[in-house]
Amino acid sequence: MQALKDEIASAIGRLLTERYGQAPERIVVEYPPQTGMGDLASPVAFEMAKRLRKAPRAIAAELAAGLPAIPGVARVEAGGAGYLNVFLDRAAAVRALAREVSTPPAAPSGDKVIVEHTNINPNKAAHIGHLRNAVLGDTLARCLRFFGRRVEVQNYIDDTGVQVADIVIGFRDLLKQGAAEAAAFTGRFDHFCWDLYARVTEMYAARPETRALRQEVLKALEERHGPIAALADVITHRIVNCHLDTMGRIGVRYDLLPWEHDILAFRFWDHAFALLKEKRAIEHVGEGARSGCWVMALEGERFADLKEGEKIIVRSNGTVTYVGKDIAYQLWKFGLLRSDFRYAPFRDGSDGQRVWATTSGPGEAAHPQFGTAARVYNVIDVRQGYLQAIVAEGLRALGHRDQADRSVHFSYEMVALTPASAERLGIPLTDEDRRRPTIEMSGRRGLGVKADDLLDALEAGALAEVEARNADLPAGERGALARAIAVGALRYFMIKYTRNKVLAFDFDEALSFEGESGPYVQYAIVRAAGIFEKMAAAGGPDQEAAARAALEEAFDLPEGEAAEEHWSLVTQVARCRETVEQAVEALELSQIAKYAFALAQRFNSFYHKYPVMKEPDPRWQRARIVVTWLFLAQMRRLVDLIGIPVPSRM
RNA sequence: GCGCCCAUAGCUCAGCUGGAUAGAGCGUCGGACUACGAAUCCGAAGGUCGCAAGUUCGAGUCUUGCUGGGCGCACCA
Repeated sequence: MQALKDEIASAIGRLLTERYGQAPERIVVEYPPQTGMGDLASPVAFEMAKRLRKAPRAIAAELAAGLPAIPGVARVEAGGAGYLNVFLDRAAAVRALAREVSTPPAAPSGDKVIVEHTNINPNKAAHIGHLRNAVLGDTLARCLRFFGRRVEVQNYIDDTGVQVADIVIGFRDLLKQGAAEAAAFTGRFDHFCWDLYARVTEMYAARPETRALRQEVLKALEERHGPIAALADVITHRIVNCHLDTMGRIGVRYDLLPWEHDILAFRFWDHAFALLKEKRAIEHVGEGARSGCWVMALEGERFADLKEGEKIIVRSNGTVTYVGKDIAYQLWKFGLLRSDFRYAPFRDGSDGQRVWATTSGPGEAAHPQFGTAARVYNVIDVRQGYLQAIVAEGLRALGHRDQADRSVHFSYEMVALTPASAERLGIPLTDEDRRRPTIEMSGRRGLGVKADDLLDALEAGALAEVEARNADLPAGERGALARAIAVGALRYFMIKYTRNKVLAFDFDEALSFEGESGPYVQYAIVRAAGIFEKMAAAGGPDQEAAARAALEEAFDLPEGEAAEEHWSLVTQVARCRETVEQAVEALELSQIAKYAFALAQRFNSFYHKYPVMKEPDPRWQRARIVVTWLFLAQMRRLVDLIGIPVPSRM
């Protein structure tokens, strides 16, 4: 559809130039609000009216009469106060759409794109905020792959930070346990750590002197030796496996897990530090409060919130800040570090896909090539916007302006709890809290909704619905349906909101399977598929037959409301690719969700009004089979981009 | 103090590069199932798009100011 829009726009442009010697720089071609106004429309005559001192309606009429034939366009008319309305050749459009939908996505080629997402501290269970991150990142990766890009998904594991230090202290000082005990633990390890982490926070509050334990543990984590490091190793590996399990439940996959301790082990920072010094991007502070630090000077409005006008990259004790490590990591992602990790398989997923990890061990020689991307998306919440800007500025200071521009912070707002949801979790609220729009979650205090718990609740809810409708199915199959529906509900919920809006988590809304939800979209697909199942069982056409019919469809229906309703479903189906392109361009994946829902809505309405199997007139029946198949085939591709599975029945 | 984000129906939210009568879902009220499966469909009520100027043939959308709310501005990550 986009190609046709461009063609129409340039045809209008040529005609305007030819006739009046001028044309607007950009000619808008859009979708009219009503079906009677054509399939595409341009308000270009309004803009030309003032330039030419001529009535817009007259200009539109001249354009309509003067436009040459455009393949795919049946006719062009002037409409309204001066719109140019374009009517498509319906038979040609249906056949073109059938070809598009039958064509498998392009094989990956060209420059690599890295999508970094999830990045959960490996010290506790994932919560619903992490789900928003992972679903956004995973959906972006799926969309990029759909467009034939080479995509590498990375999940950065920060195993040398304060949060890991705290959980290590929990095991060692509160539980008096070491690596062996942590390894022997049975049960949901990440959920256990969720509570233990909160107990550590309580300990710090009750006995502030215990905070000093952190320094010793952090040092051991960086140096990676001794019982502390062994304990940390067990904890972080177990937690990362838990996170992969949780994300695996909703179909999220990774190619590579870069471990922060490997960034240290391979001295990425030393290389980056040398480069930064060489380019004079950072300077040593000789005196004052920051004496002994290395700082990066930052100017301009975007850093106006920086108090000192400079950011500390290396502390006076010689250790590197997070920003410094991230600059090194970003350089590696773009292949600018002239040094690489070693790699080893981390584990193989149930889908047969292998997850790799960096390693300081011997590694495996035969590994895929990692890093060296032309473009990088960092899926990180909006609160880190300023740190991300500093990292990009670091790349610029080193002369890598292009890479800085292609290092995209895919930012999104927080997931918080509505006061009602918080109270349901047993979080004590003050009257002031209750008046607030949202209550922030706190992993540190153990306040929040764990990802697994939400998924469990969704599966239980879905199972109850499945059992009410499909008592005949074996239990295993019912469970599989419930899981698919739960994933659909969750993934839809996580991308339906605009990314820069705080997601106020409400249990009833998240657990809803009706209205604007993933299951609604799934249900429409199941219904469409059901038609072909029933028809084929009765000796009628199956999906393959429908596909063949669509490729040669004449789409010649008697004029009237019914024909318009069939046609408008076709045009809606045709906007898929264009919608996904725009969504990726704007990093506004909610547009894909909204489109999928609107399309499902239109189909459900169509389904109710126009029976396929019972239709006696073969011309109408044929058209309905084709339209239903176009919807089904397109919708399958679309929900796959969002990671929503298609249940066999509902 | 400085910077970023948000404000649209009772509630939760859409509204694409400015374009024809501002749309969904939930909730409320009223209808449609011995079925291509009602997790659905049809209908009704419900909005001075936070306020005020400005740009424009045209503003929910762009500019400026204001009001209210959220977040950020560490030798934490």
